[in-house]
Amino acid sequence: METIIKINKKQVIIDAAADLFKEKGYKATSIRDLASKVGLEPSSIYSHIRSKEDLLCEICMVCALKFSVGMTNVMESQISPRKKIKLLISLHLDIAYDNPASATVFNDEWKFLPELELKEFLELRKKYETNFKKILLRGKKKSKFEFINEDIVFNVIIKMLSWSYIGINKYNKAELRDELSCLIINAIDKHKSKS
Amino acid sequence: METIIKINKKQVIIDAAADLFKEKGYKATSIRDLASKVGLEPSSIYSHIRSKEDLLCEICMVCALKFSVGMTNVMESQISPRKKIKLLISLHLDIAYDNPASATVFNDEWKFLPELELKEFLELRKKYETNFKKILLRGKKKSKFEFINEDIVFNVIIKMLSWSYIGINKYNKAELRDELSCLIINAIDKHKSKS
DNA sequence: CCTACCGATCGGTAGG
DNA sequence: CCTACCGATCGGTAGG
Repeated sequence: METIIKINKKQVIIDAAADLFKEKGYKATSIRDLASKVGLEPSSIYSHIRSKEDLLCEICMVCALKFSVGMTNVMESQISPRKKIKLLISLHLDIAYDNPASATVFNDEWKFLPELELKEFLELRKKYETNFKKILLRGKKKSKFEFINEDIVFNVIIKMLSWSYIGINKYNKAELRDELSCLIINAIDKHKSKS
Repeated sequence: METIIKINKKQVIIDAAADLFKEKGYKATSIRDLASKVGLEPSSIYSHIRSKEDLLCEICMVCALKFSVGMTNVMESQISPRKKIKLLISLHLDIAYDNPASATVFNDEWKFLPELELKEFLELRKKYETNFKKILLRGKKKSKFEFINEDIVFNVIIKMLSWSYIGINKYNKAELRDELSCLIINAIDKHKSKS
């Protein structure tokens, strides 16, 4: 029972931290801000966490893991490149809607991760990028997609999807998914009028 | 002569600040970092600027003004919505390539602007957004563009273009402009295969 | 443009 | 989980 309370309290602190990091940025958020938000004295925060950096690690790594697992599932399925891209769009939206604040922090504040976790983060991101590009190139080879540079296309799509962290407040998931799917697939699909 | 030296030195400080704000973030950059970068003692910085906030204002507002002027030129020209969008893509790339560090700071650190400048910044952004959406809706009305929600489309295009601040290191302007133009125009153009 | 220094705030610890 | 407190660092000023 005591343990459960402690775990919950820790999660409350992490969630409050995600909100503050999103709103003010990691560096501009103080432990005192966080303490006042969860109704504790600043020093009491350290009964639940080891450091401010740990909070950022927890938030970013949970998100990174979701993306890793999601990508693995997509890569293992036997479907067309186009359907894989659509699944990845859904993956981004699922993660964003599951915890909008965390997703935003993951997206904007990862550069403040401590050395070890930063390295791990960048490795996970690199793997994700490699797999994403494989799908793009597979679609290009099968003459389903059309583009010149897969690096540019990958980065641009990721940026488009990262807007969903903001769009969450205005649109429901299905609405956003449909419009984003249309825009992204149209951007890279073959058989369209030339610009 | 003295004045010219002073102006140049101020610009050196502003440019160094843009580099640091881009690399470490505004809040994580100290006046001591900046001073050591330009080879001065921390207090000597204040012979050239009034405050750290002023540096951010200068950087962000110069960029904001470039976008405002660029948009005004586009809106005054008598060309098709599609050509206007292409001009705006070029505008983003011109600004990004003109000063990559400033463009990045403008994009990522504006939320740390002091109250008055933040208000001004948001007003300029709102005007830009309104004009951009007008072009999108005009193209939709003329059955040139196809999309459901112009707010989503606007935000997604802006995000795509903001990637150019990173892509600068890897690609030249023409290369990036061509690929981005293709992707963006294809995303919204009519007469393409359905996804 | 420097030396010297200010009050405020930071992340975090000691001890209970 | 609190009170009390630490050393470090912050943006910025005084005075020359």
